[in-house]
Amino acid sequence: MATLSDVARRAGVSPATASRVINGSSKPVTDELRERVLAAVAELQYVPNAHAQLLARSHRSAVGVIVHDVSDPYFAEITRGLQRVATDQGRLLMICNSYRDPDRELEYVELLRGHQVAALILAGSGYHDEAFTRQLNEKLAAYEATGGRVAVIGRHEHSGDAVMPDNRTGGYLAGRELCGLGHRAIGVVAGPRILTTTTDRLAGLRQALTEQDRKLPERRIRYAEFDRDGGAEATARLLDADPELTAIVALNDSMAIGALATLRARGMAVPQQISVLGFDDMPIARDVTPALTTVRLPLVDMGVRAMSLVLGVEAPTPRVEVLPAELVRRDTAGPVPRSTRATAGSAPRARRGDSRS
Amino acid sequence: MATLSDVARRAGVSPATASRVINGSSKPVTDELRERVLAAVAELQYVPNAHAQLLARSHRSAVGVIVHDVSDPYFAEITRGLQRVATDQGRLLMICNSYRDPDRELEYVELLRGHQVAALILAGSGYHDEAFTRQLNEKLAAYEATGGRVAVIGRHEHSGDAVMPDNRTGGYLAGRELCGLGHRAIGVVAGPRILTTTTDRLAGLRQALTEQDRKLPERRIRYAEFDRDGGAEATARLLDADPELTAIVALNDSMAIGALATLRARGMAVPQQISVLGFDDMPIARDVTPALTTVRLPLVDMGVRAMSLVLGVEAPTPRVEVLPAELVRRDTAGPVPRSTRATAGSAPRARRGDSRS
DNA sequence: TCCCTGCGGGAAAGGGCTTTCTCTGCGGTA
DNA sequence: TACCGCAGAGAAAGCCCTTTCCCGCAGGGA
Repeated sequence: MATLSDVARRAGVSPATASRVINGSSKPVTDELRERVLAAVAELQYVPNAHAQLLARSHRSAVGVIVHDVSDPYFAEITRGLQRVATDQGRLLMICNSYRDPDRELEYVELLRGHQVAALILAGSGYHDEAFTRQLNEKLAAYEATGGRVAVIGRHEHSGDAVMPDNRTGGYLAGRELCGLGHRAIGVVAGPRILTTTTDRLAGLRQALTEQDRKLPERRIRYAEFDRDGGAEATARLLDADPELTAIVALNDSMAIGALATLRARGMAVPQQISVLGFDDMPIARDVTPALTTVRLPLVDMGVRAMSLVLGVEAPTPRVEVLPAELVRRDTAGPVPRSTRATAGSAPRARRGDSRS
Repeated sequence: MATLSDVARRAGVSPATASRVINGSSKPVTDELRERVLAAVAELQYVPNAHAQLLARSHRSAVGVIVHDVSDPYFAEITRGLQRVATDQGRLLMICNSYRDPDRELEYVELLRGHQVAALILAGSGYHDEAFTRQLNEKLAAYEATGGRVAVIGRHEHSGDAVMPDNRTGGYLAGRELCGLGHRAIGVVAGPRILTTTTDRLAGLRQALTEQDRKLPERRIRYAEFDRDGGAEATARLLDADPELTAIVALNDSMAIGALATLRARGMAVPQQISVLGFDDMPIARDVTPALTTVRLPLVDMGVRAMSLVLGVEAPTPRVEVLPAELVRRDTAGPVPRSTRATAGSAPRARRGDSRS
């Protein structure tokens, strides 16, 4: 690889001058030398060594992002928001997938610190795990102590800036909707119970049911991986245990799609025989058939906010931005079937297209 | 940030010794000193500066990857394959999204070169663009001249190692399937015509039709963005121009999903009134309703192969691995409707579940 | 004529780490 | 006792840039 001195030598100037030309330094350089340097750069196909640059310049500009999995639409949307702001400010993003492995998450914090990122954003659910939370907080604190900025998205563990989707209210909206439609036998297809996202959403759901004097017994909840296959499998287990179910709440859209697959395989009509509710409103939700009724989270916006927090002025006290959840009515949730209906359900409503509450 | 000298000072040793302990060097260090260093590291929360390390070590280990968009399932799957091999070999991946912008692609080649990556993988379609191709090849050649390894996935422009999905045969299989089902009025929802992927798939399709004495006139092709919305919009245009169509081939699954959305909105039954074929077989294809008949590409495997090529031994002559496409029959393609059938279609076949040709 | 100023350029000091080279002190052999 | 060899530690030379500091020179004002 050609180095800066190679360029300088070839152009017959000092490395200092070459550097100034290449970086468009404010220090003036005569046109003649400038030409010579530029020519040498082109001839040698010179590309500056990024590591040497980052070492020499003291100011750090890249931003580190840790998500569970970028290819999961939930994180893809958030990342889109992060990226948008970062690009606007000319920041490079380093994105790491933890694949929901807490240890890997800790490793990535170190890795990104080592790469001298100016800020760190952790997106995704937190864990109910004291030891892990403490460890993570220690690492984040150490990073912040050296001037690093940190923001979390959708997790409780960090005491600093945070962007929180209102998971609890989202769960509540889902529960209220199903109650309104007359459902009593409601099953839940949940993500891993160690995730705070799971428990937050469940808590809201439970609250809605309680307000209507209904219960959400533990036997009507199945925990599985937060993805399509987890949803399919949990739905099967749920149905086997309790064939009377008239509604299923999936705690994210991927699981809901898995649930729909299982129901289709078993020949159960949605929403005539059984209703399904998702969570997140990822893009594909409107394209499955029937289109998925779900709780929308402003994913892109969550990314935008988090990046803005972290690149903006530092606040004396931690800021927590709670972003609202919103019910999107599509075609998978309908009134409880007549045969099992206990009380009169609500009037059937028009389908097709989205309507939000 | 604590530095190595801070650690050394605190432990009362030289930086050299501290470095040896931290990196597990082969040079022996007494246990006592080792302990002291480790203690200092823990107390100071020391993390080595990655840039300084990479500068000091001459050997490069990271691998650069340029894709159109990781959050697109096509690339997400390929990336999964890349990642798998890279992780096995303890390599860090730097993933960059070009968002199908050739200029950004060129910039990323430089960026990654600057970051001293050991190898470079370009995935995604190539462009019908002489000037761009030449520029890219120059940059890649310059990189290879300094010992960098390069592999491309699904693109023709590079003369070195390549992994190629058999797009042409895939197109051919799609065409043959539809001909076999009796279709004559076939429309195509295509990606941008500047992409070689588009033209390769079209070429195979055209060949299949020609063999059956059928034509694929340009007026039955609509070019649009290679995504869901592009597919929806192109389908609408296609239908407006030619309401007699009995089948639509979408040149990737995202577009096919858009096509299904448009057809649903217009109340056209799939596959009774009109058949739809996709391409790629991304994971969601089996979960839409009706489940998508499509041409499968071994996406994960493509990633695995490419990474293996680039991390394995260098070959004297360029290797090109062509990976086969395969038709996956699901529920969106059926016999041509009776009313428009010219000749007897094939017998209806069982649906549900996948069957491959 | 002398001094000051300002411009254009180079020398050199880092930036934080790895690694080779060198040095010291010890045990073992002749 | 003298010498050799080696283990273990430190000194120092890079790795490739950026940036400060300094220097020489030309022009302008006193």
